[in-house]
Amino acid sequence: MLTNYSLVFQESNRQKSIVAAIKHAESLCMAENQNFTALRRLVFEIIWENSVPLGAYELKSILSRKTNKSVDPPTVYRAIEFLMRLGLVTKISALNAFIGCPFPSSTRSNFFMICNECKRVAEVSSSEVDNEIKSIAGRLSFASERQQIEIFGTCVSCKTDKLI
Amino acid sequence: MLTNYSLVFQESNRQKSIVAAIKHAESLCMAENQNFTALRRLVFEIIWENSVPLGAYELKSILSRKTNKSVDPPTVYRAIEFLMRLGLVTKISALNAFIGCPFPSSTRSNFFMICNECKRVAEVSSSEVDNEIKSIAGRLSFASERQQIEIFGTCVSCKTDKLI
DNA sequence: GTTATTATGTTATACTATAACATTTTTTAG
DNA sequence: CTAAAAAATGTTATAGTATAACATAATAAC
Repeated sequence: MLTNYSLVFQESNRQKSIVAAIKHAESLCMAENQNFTALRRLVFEIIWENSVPLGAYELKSILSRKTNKSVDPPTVYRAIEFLMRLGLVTKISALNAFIGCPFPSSTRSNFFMICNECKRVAEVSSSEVDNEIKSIAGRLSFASERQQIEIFGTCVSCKTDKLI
Repeated sequence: MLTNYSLVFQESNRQKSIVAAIKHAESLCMAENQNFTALRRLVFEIIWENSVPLGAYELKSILSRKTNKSVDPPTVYRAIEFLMRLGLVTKISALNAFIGCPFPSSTRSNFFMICNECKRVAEVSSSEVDNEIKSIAGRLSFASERQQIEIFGTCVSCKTDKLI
């Protein structure tokens, strides 16, 4: 069963979810006794405003523009690290880029479908994939802790564009 | 069904497969009309001799030591690129490191279980995971081309070690 | 209010990867 | 066989990604 998926390919879905995402981040930080500072909030917003994964240095320059002052790399990386630790943001390793987690509270491990053309990402959560991986890990007596699944290809709207 | 897996966690399995891997690489290059040069062969061997994924610069220094001359980064990256193009070597994105593909001729997409302790990697091939991902892609009308699945955790021997 | 903790600023540097052009080696065609 | 073309490697420089180490500022705890 495709339990849950976020159609980040479609701009309207994303816009709607930003407000909810911020609210969620706020309450999560509250609950975990973590400080959702102005800087962290801003980085979070920038990541969520973008429908494509952002590299740390892209983030840096957006941040710099928004705050009208120069920003150094550690500033960005620390904020990213904080957000990742809370499960609010994920790194797409193959792209060295970061994206918001649409299902931050999910216990299932999500994965990403990344369009090579438009670079947008759909995050998907599948209990089948999850269970199968768990089962394989079990057979190998491997204690899995974290998983990263990245599928690259072409999304439906880019496929259509090519036909025109 | 766990169709196929390579217990890279166990050194003996790996040693045995090196000879076969080189033979396979040779015949693949022959078939594809590609030049399996001394440099490429050496890089291939270095990657296969190691049971853990190697970074490009580790590879560079091993290569340098083995050939008794200095090696520049592009030399290493070109060899890696060649081997990846033929499907003989894969990059573990999350580690910026490279490892030999145990099932280079498989049409199934493989994935990796990476031990955080000893850094060794098991490559696994599962038709279930593969089919489930294909099915999800189908439902999203996403044309998947390439996938990278990386599971991080603790392998059985490292788990045992911890108990002692 | 002082101390301790957490967060941010700042400088420097390490690590990863590729561009661009030169040279050498190998292959191909005549 | 050899000249031309193609493929591979050498070389220099630089771009892109990430973190260490220490200083300062803001916030929380006592």
